[in-house]
This record gives sequence, C-alpha cells and structure tokens, in this order.
Amino acid sequence: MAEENELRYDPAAIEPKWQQRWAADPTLYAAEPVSCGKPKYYVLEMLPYPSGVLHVGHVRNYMIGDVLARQMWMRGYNVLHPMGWDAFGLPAENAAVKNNTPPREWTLANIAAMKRQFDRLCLGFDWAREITTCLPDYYRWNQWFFLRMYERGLVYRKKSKVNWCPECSTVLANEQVVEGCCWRHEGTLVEQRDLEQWFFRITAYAQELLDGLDKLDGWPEKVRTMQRNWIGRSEGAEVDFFLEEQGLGTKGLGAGGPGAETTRIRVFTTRVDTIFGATSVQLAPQHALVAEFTAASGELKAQVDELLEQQKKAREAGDLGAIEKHGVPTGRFAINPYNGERVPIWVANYILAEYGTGAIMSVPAHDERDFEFATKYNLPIVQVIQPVQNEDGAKLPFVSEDGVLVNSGEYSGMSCTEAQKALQETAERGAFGEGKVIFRLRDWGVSRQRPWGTPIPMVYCEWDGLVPVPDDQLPVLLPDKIEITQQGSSPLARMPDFLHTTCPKCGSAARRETDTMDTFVDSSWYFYRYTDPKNDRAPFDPALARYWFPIDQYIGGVEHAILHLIYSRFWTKVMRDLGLVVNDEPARRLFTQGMVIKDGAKMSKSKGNVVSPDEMADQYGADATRVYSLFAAPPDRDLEWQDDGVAGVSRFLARVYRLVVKYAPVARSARGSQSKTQNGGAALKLLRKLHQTIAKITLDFEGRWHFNTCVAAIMELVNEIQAVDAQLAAGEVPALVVRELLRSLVLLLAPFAPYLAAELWEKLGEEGSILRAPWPVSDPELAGEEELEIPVQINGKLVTVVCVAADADAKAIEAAALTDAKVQSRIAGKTVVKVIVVPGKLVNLVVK
RNA sequence: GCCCGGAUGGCGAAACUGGCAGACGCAGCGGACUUAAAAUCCGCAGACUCUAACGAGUCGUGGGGGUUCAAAUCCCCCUCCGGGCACCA
Repeated sequence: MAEENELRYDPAAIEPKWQQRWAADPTLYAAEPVSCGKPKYYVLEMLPYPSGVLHVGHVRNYMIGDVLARQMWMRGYNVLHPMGWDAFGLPAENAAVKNNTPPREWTLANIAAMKRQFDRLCLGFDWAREITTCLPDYYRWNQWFFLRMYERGLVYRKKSKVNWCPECSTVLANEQVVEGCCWRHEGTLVEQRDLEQWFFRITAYAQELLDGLDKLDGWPEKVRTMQRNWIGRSEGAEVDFFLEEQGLGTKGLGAGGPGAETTRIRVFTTRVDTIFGATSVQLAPQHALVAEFTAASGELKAQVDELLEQQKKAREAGDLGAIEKHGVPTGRFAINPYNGERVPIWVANYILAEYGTGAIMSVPAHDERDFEFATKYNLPIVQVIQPVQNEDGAKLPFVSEDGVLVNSGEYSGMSCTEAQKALQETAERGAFGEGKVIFRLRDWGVSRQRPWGTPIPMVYCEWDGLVPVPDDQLPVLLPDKIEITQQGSSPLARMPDFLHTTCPKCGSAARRETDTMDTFVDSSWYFYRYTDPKNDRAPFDPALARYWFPIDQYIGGVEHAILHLIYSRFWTKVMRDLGLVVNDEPARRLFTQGMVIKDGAKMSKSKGNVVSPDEMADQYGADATRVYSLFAAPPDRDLEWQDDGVAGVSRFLARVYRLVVKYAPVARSARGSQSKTQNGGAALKLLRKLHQTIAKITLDFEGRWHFNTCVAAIMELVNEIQAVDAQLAAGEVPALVVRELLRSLVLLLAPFAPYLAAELWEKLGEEGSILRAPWPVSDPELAGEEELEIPVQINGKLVTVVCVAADADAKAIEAAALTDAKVQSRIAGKTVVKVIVVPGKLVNLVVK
C-alpha cells in the first residue's frame, strides 16, 4: 500500500510533465502514412480566427473532437486531427491601427498564444500539418485556384450593387449581411454601392448544391434546411406581357429579336395557371422600362423616386418584409398574351429588382399579397381557380393548388398542374415565355477593399486589358509594410510598390488589382491542405486527398451553416471538376455543438462573462476543465458553465487518483492468468460492472456521443470499486482482477483526462504510451447479470420488486410475482384479470 | 406568418426500442475523523398527506385531451423559451 502523501492528486505537477514528454515526441499525434493499412479517420474542428482571447466557449468543440480522436486512435484507426489558423481578416487591421503593430505580427503572436493554450488543454493536434492562411505558402494557392476558376469562367468581374459596411470599409457578400447589418458589426447598417467586383459563379452549382443536401444524411437537418432556404429554388415560368404602344394597340405581338425588350415585359411566376386572373403588371422601381416611362413624365419620376426612397429606408431598417406597400400607375398598359386582356402597368416598392425578372403579374384573387395591393388601390379581382373542396366561401382561395381553372378560355376545366404545363407549352410555341427555374442564391462577391487578405492575381494593362498573373509569378505577395487606413479605397492602391507592375503579356507598365479576397475563400478548401501541407508544386497531392476525404467528422458552430459550409461545398465541387478530388462533398458527417452560457447569456467578451481556460486549468487542472466541459451537458446542447461543477469533477479525478495509486502495487504484483469464471463475490460484481461500463461507453462513442453519460458511467464504476474498499484492502479480491479493473478504468478515462490517465498508466507499470493502448473490449459473458430485479406493477402502479434468475421465462417471473407477500396482500379479495409479463423488464397485474 | 430545436427536483442533467422517473454530479442537510477547521469518508435528500415511529398513501416530466395493461417517450390541440427564414412573385 502506498504512503498517505503519495495519494494527493496534483495536476500542477502531473500535467506539465506529460505535456513536455509528448511535445518531445511529435509523432504521437501524427497521422500515419496512407500505406499503414489501418482504416482512416479524419476528424476536424473548424479552424479558429486567432483573436488572441480564448474562452471556454471557444474550446468546447475542440474538446469534443479531441475526445473522439483519442478514442479512434485507441481503436486502431489512422487518425488525422489537424489544426490551423484562419488568419486573414479585419481584427488584425483594427489592432494594427490601435496598437501600431503590423497585422502580421499581431496575428502570429496571437497564434503562438493560442497554440500554447491548446497544448495546455492537451488537444492532440498534428502540429506538423499546421496551416496559417495569412502566410504566402498558403495564400498562393488561393491565387492558383482563382486563376483556374477564371480559366473556366467561374470567376468574373462586373459592376453591381454591393453591400458596403462602413465600419469595415469594405464590401460584404450576401451571406455576410444579417438583417441588413454587417455580420461583424451588429447594428451597423450595410449601404448599397455600385462597384466593380469579382464574383465566383457559385450559381453554376446551385442545383447540385441543393441536390447534394439530400444525400448529406450525416448533417443536422437544421443545417440542411437553412441551406435549402438560402439556395431558394423556385419552379415556375417566365411570360411576356406585350407593351401596348400608345394609340397603336398590340403592335409587336410575337415580334422578338433585337429591341424586343422595349415592347415586352417579362414576368416570372410560379403560378402561371392563374394568369387569366392577372389584373395588373407590377414593376420594380429599378426596372429598365420604368426609366423609359419616367423620362417622359416628370411627375411619374418624382413618384418613382419616392418608392425608391421607401425601399432604401426599409432595407436600411433591415426589414424589407415590413415595408408598407405603395405603388403608382404608370398610365401605360400591357397585353396578357393568352387572352389579349389589357391590364395597367404599375410600379411598386415591394417588387425586388434582383429577384426573378423584377416584374410580376398581379393576381389578386389567388395571392394574398396581390389581394392586399389590389384592395388598397381598387384594382379588379378576378377569380380563375375553383377550389375542389369548397371552403366557407367568404375566404378567397389564395394558394389552392388543387383546384380547377375557370374563366380561363380553353384552359377552363383543367387542374392547376395540367394548366401550368399546357400554358407553358403554349408560351414556348408562341415564343412569349418558357418554363423556368430560378434561385435565390446569388454569385459570391469576393472582392474586399482591405489590405489584410489574399491579393487577387490580376493585372490591368492599357493594351491587353485584364491579364491574369501567370502561375510561375505566384504568389502575388502582400507588401511587408502595410499602412492601414480605414477610409476610402484599399490601402494597397496607395502603395506604389505594390500597385505598379508590368503586364505579363506585353511587358508595358501596368497596374495590379488592389482588392483582396474574402477570407471565406481561405476556409473553403483549407482542410484539403492538411493532407499535404508542405507541397510547393500544387495545393495538395490528389492521391493524399483521395485517401483522407471525405472528412469523417466535421465539428463546428451552427453559425456557419450558410457561410463557410456552403462555400466549401461549392469549392469541393469545383475541385472535383478540376480533377483534384473525387468526392462530391467535403464532409460525411457534421456536428454542431451547443453554445456555452454563463449567467444566462452566451459567453462573450462584450458581455463580460467569459471564463478563461487558462484560469480553469490553473485552478483545477486541464483534465478537470476537459471532463467538466464534457460532463455538464451533451455536446449538442447549450452548456451552462458553473465553476463549482469543475471543482466537483476535480474531486472525482482526485478520487480516481487515490484509488489507482493505492492499489497499483497490488495490480503490479499480479502474475499468471485466471479463468474469468473462477471469481466470485466482490470480484465478480466488480468485473460485471466494469464490463457493463465498457459496453456502455463504447456504444456511446459509436452512436449518440452523449459524453456526459460516459463520464457518469465512469463515476459509477469508481463508486462501486470504492464501496468495497475494505475487501480490496483485505486482499479479498484477486490481484489479477484488481489489475484488470484499474487498467481498464484508466483506459476508459484516457480520452477524457489524458494527463491523469498517462500518469496512472505509468504508475500501474504499463509499458508504452497510453495514447496508442488498445481500447478495452467488453466481455458479454462477464457483463451479464445472474439475477434480475423485476418491478411488479398492479394496474400500472409500482408495488414491489422481485428477484429472479436472469434467464427466467415468463411463467417463472409470473409465479415469483404472484407469490410475493406484498403482491398477495394487495390482490387479496380481488380478481386478477390479466397478467402482462415482459421477460427481463417487468410484470403488470391488471386487477379488479 | 412559416420551418427547426427545447421545456423533467433548489441547479446541470439521466432514462438508448413505450416498461422501476430523477442515474451521475453541483448546491444543501446529518454523522464520523479532528482541539478546531480544511480535506476525506459514511448517510439523507421530488412534492404533499397520514403516523410518536417502523411505515403507508396521494400527486408528479410546460398545460389540456387521447391511444395503451403501461406514456417524459406515441397521436391531437395549446402555452412559453431559443434559433433560422420571411413581400422571393
């Protein structure tokens, strides 16, 4: 038996010791070569932005991934568990202005600090594969991809309305605008500006991105739904209404050809079957035709300007949906191509120029919004669909799709679906429309007017125009010294050394593109670089990517559901089409962890409720911090952080330490082998509990990831061992059993509390690193109970519990229940109507 | 408005296929050890009622209804909280 003073658990001594030992052997966390013959497992947590201030909310997902990685190592998988830094971005520029430190210096210092924190928490990353996106050996491949995509027409430049955040002093992608505000600056309204911008043609993959979601059954339904909504597929038809030339009736009918757009108005509708009920055409204020109308009428122009102003205000208020509908009649008319009906053309503030064709037909009888508008402005309402089931007639059948057409000429009598098909065919034959699928998804605007990002590898030459930088001139390096300014165009444009270059084609003086790429470009493909991080001839070796991809388990916050997670899906498809990868999707399974809450709010610096992992580790140890994070709630749920809880876990770890150290000499003395059936009494009970615990934890790892109940199961096991301490101390439990118990206990604990487990592994005299020790296997024979306690209910209420043999059949259980004294007294004088016996579970007597 | 989650003791939670509700832990209470305290160990602990006590009974998983021998779990309706989407034609 060990001395008292050896029994004190001191993480401050144990943890640095093992941290140092493991740092000296980086192969411990390294993935093995692809030829190792083991099954591969790629577990990845989303790479962090190195902000320098880390709280326990940030590290929760790394702990989840780390526990998983450690268990997979022990189960004999070739595990890839890398980490890197999403190191470009605005905070570095802001810090640069504030502290007068270059962004690069600030960023690299933060990375060093965060890396130290990660190591302290024993997050087992393969640092040999570390990537830092702000370094040229990484971002040159952003440029390389940009050029490949440019060659394929997947990158283009155009002038367009873009979202401008005045706080960031740069353009934002649609995905980065949340409720009209910048995603980084809550409350800062995004302005609309007209700028020349670079775009990635993500819309070319819209349908595939949508279809792929059906196959991603390892992703949370919530994320898939959000992406579906974002992509926003609508099936319908485009139809031309003919513009009535003033005084000339329907000239231009069926014309087409050049100039045709001035004689037609193309609308998009998902309900072409209601077209006979169209009583007006509504244009967005920005519609090209509106400009023609207003040119002729100053009064109309003033009215339209007012509509534009209302739209702008609503957009700035962040809620275009709440705009009060206003419209103005243009005094012009359009001709319905199906029935020649003459309908007025209006301009309305709720029509979006950027969706569909920027023009709609208004069918008040069958669309709630059109109904509202028509009622307000006294436009006619014509019903053209008769619902199959006549609801109480007062209500208009706004959206009924299972109706029959009426008042619709030759189409009357058709069902809505039949009519849609027939009407589309007619339009196509008459060349005044077609079936059309449109998406809400827009192309990804990637230009940023900031200096701390990947330079876009393009050159403007007076003679050759836009010229891509040739591959052999990559990377286009950022200047060493960047002078940060917050206003106007990108600071890079004011740095002559960067700006001025020569044309790669003709050699004459030329000017570089000074916009940089959105940082989401960096994170769209980083996980491929981990497979081959040092490659200087290609972004990665396709053979390595083929081995490791797709990612088996991706872990991160749900806030990236439609940013990073849609961009990286797009990127994977592009890379597949470039022949670099064979997988269609980057990650097989996605896990989104819950938030960490403190004092009722999400942990954040601005709320002042952050808990630092360093402080926790100082006070209770890294192991206790880890185990608490996993024990307090299942990983997918929000976690309410309580320092007292960490203290409790720390007490538990101290108990484990004392228990193992106390009986380690017994375990070490064990010799020979013993048949598993030879044990009885306390030894048998302990072995049974042990093997039940192994089975439970193994199952949880494979299935539902309820790591909180895994920890609880280990606690139960420890409690049970401790309960027979007297017998253990008296030597009543064979040394071999003690050895198996302690050894397995330490192994089960190893993924959760790696430092403590390593220390105890050594104390048990075990050879080799516990990081690669095989995961214990549950023996079903030992895990099985001999006797079971069967609850007995009368009329569904628990009365007592009877003990029966584990293999007792229904008859035996029923007999045991009926002969029980308590049961007898309860059923005396009554009739047992029915007996339900569920072997192994319970007995229920129905008594009258 | 629409679509996802969620609601269980004083608190975090557990109950995996409908089968003993509250495992495990925090906070709490009582005891042992100690001159004392800390640490540790042992025990109690959903609410209510009855009983001097041993015990016994009733209620109980946001609310209401239903299915079933049996419901935290399945079905219908409702409330509240969190998240996402929202004139998308």
